[in-house]
Amino acid sequence: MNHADLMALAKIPLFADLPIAKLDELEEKSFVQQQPSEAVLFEQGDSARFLCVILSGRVALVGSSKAPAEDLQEEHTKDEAGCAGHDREAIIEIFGPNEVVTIAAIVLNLPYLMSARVLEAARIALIPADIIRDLLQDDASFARATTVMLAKHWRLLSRQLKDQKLRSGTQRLGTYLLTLTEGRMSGPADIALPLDRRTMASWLGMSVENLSRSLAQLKPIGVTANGRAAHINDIAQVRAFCLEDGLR
Amino acid sequence: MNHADLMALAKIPLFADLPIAKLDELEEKSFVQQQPSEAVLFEQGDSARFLCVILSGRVALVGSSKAPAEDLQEEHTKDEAGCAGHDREAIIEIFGPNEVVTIAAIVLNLPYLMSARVLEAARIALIPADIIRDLLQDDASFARATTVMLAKHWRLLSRQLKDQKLRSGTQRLGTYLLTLTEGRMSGPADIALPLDRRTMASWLGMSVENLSRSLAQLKPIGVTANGRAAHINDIAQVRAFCLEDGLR
DNA sequence: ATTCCAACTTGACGTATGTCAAGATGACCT
DNA sequence: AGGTCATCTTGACATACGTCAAGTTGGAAT
Repeated sequence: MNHADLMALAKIPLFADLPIAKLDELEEKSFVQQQPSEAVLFEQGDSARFLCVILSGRVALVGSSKAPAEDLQEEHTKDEAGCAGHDREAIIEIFGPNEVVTIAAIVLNLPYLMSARVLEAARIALIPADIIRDLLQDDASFARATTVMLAKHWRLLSRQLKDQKLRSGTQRLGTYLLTLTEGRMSGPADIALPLDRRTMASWLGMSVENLSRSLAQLKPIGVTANGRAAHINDIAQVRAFCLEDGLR
Repeated sequence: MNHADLMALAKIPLFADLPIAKLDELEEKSFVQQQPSEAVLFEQGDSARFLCVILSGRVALVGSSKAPAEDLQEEHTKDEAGCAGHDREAIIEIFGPNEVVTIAAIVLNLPYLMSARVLEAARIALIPADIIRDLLQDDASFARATTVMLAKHWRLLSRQLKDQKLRSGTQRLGTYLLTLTEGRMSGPADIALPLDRRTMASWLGMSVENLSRSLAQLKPIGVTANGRAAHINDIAQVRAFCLEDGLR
């Protein structure tokens, strides 16, 4: 890993308090990959050999429901050119710059529970799992930072789980749009959607078609979307719809 | 907290490596509550003042969809005698003996994201949040144990989220029954259901009525249930139905 | 045992969502 | 420009699921 990348790493809270010696070890033993969109970083069941730190781009953790490809009929031969077929899949979490993937698998030394796919071309630092496990053992401040990070993720996931269990797809969509407005409580907003429809649908736990329909359903409360541009007339109105209880 | 309870605490991985001095501090500053079924330990939005360690019984983290009470109309006055009305609610996680609730809120020093309700009369040790935060700061081994615990919970939640996003209610029910068979892969099983229908339904993310119907749907593959007793004719058959993707 | 009540089940029906199929839109290529 | 292709949208239909209402069961109190 080159020095510029190391400096970027060192700015992430997880690594901020590391002593020089440890940083040197990171610089020596880690490396950086450039991955194009759609690349698969690892698959469900792989053993956790690296901590992935996203330097730029976006990566999703993806769980899929279909059986693995090997026991499908060979008749179709439709799998040319990576046309991955149409298994349903669910995006569990999305990671952006300065975030860390796979920490749980590395801490527990267990195989990955989910696959990781690149959503936007990404530069990713790969740090050998052993180094991370040593850090956890030797460096109290690193262990503390990891705890804080995992606690945040626990809250993210439990919030998502709650949404999934008791809100409608349309409400989840609205809530998602609200997260893209960076916390304003009222007034209009122009939103640049960072994901395409397929990805958004996986993230929200619905089909692409239903996502389109949900988008249409939000029109009456002042939400319009066109491709990757969306507009909200009055954030307060959307909040009232999404954060309230199961109407309609 | 009395000495016997402290000894029970000390057997939990989280506290196993604590030095005597810290244990003494725990004994002095913590206390134990006996809570009946249905008791509410804390509510969504409360600030996190104690770590709750379950000594016996069971506790659920519950998210509800209704807006918080303060902005409801006062007309109904239906809230007499704790008749909680019929808001839908979702159980996010269920904790049993030797498990710890609220660790994330305490680590982050943020208000609870969810309420906690007792499912089975429980003895609960309450440890002041300050002590836990001090331990995280001073005791590397405690920080490490916390990390391991949170990592496990991350995996539990992400698995649940995946189930919720891409499996049917009936499949989730089957999967739940399988977890109660303690990992056998085939053969028959008699199961004692630890939860009533309402709680099971919240846990599985469906209505009580649908739970009954899902149970009926499992009959053709050899699952029968009567009250809190269930029986599976052949575990392998249920696995085939629920785990189309082979994980778990 | 009889009564009563809460928990559970079942039925009927409407809404939400997935699926298949057919358009519409828009970007990119020649 | 025109064509080609992927993405997005819309429609039609089937299924999953929630809700209301009625019935059933089982256990506790009398």
